[in-house]
Amino acid sequence: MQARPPTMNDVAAAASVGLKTVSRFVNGATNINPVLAARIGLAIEALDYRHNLAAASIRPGRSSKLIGLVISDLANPYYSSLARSIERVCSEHGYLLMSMSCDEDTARHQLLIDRLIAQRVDGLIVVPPRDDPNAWADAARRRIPLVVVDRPVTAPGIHTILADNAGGAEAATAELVRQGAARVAFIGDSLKLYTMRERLAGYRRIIEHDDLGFSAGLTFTGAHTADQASDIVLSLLEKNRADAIFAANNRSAIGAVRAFARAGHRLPLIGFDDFEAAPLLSPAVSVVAQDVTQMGRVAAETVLAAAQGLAPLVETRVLPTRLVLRGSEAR
Amino acid sequence: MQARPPTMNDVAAAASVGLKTVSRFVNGATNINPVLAARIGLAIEALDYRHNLAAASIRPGRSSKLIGLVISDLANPYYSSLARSIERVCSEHGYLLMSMSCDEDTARHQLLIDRLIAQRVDGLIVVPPRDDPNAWADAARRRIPLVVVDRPVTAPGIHTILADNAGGAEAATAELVRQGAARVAFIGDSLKLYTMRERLAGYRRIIEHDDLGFSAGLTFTGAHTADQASDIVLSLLEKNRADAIFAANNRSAIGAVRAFARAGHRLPLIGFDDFEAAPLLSPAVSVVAQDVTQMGRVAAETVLAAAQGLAPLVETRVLPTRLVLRGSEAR
DNA sequence: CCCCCGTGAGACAACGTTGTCTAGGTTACT
DNA sequence: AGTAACCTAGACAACGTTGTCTCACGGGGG
Repeated sequence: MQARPPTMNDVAAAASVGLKTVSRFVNGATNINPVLAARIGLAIEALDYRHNLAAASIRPGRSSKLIGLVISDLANPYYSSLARSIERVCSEHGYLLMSMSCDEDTARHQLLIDRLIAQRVDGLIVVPPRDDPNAWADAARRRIPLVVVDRPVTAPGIHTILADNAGGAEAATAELVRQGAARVAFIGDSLKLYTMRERLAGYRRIIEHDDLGFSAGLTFTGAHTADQASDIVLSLLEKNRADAIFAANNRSAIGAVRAFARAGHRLPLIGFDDFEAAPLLSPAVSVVAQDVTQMGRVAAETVLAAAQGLAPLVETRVLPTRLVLRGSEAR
Repeated sequence: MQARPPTMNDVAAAASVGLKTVSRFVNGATNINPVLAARIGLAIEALDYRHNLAAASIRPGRSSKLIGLVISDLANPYYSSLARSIERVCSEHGYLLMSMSCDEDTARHQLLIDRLIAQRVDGLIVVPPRDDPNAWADAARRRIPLVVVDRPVTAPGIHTILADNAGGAEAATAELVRQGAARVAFIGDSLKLYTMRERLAGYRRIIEHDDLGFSAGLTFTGAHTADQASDIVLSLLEKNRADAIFAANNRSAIGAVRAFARAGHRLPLIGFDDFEAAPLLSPAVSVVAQDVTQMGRVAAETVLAAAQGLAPLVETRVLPTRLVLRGSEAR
């Protein structure tokens, strides 16, 4: 099957032509004698020669045209959309994207970054791991253009693309208040997550600004799964403690919907992050949506610009979120 | 930022050691003088030296430890789950996965395969494009282990991993009949798709076997979007033509659910391919589920075995599907 | 005491490609 | 017609690494 792949030398010999002329042909040089070019084309066809980009890229100053992406889980729709968007921009510029999942495992994260650098990618796009020891960022930055996405990193001077988590949470909370709610509950995951801290901050800003009296008793940050969120909402419904719910991630929103179904009655609800099922439920679930596609595009354009030696202006960029009202925000 | 990355030579000079000794150190050789090893380790640290795998892999017989994957769209949950599963197996074996999306575009598909071969991947896993001109398979096979997933290819002798589409459709249709349906409608996408042809064949097998009289009037294959499926189901409900629905992909199932909501009444329903929203709807939607994880695992193991020169036994392997009953199959 | 063998370090060539440079040929201008 | 300018083909070295081979050294046996 794989004796030894033919090399440029084989092609040159087969076409009775100099090695460098084959190189020029393969690289698309225009100034080649048509007769020789035809012979080379035929020889390439006959031998089924394939350009060896690995060999071509070892020359210093010559780029690999590869971009690395490290996310937590490719199977998560949020990250797969992000990866897809980045991939699209990369391929428009002739780059190939290598996407790796680290499962929020810091050691594996480091390993993947090292491996990508070893492959000599031209740039890196990274979602920092949850508990960020942050050393990788300094190390990586010295060698390769680096863009950080979705969550910031404490080390300064690194391109960062974020969504406006706080602003989205403000908009959602404000809408629930506008609909007449006075006791809006916050259901979310651990505050170890940057996004959760931001969303809680946005929520609190509205509650406190409107003098609704922020209450720790209405703030739940232990909802890691939809089931946990569901239990929390069920007990809220029983005790009649809240009159609206801001679900700070999509698992919490799904949990709230399940709790409504079990309890037989519902409360006004807005979630954070859109999910496939949201428009199918009744009432359709309103959410704060991130423009993942744009986030990917901005990240990719930033890293590509840096890889091509342009001085990119972006340092930290916060992308707006959008409040998508579908009905569940109403009483 | 990137003057010139340090090379093994730089490290050797800094550690006052031979170049080859550094190579041995980096490749984890055991028989190295501890004194020299310590000096080398320090020098690597000081210079922030990174192994250059691209340069290392140009030596013939030395593998790149890269696997290529070409799918239609990474943002599609089905394919991102597949990619994730393949990635997991690859990384267990020390391989890196490069996943590319071709958008069902034959030309782009060819381009991506060529590019991956040019990167000298050790193996290729491919979902053939919808309208498969099939030439790429022969070309690729000659150089690199190739495994085809989800849809078959006409060229013979290629490892192929498929789901039991026909069997799943049979099980779903039979269950609807068992629940008392006599006129089961088939809603699906174009028959240009291999999976659709298989699912239709399974459906017909049950209908004809049970002498329910297969009727072209109950078979709809133009539902490319959920909206189109919804319209079809709505008109079925109005005319009271069917008493159960087999939705042959998840967009059709979603369309059927929407149509039920609009019409105010429902029919027994089973879909094909699980989707996130299915268990959240009421009634929860029953589906024929594929084990995407296993499909990815088998594909990855096959290609890795071939890449390592083992003679893998698989030629064509059909993986079972599973009927997940959640309630929507009942009257 | 000498010789042989085992072990580890480094010199050297090779991998497949591209940058540089030179030779040779053609064209255009004087 | 002669010369200068231009252009293309190919020889050659270099890229960063690894495989092969040789050499030096140290220890053990004759």
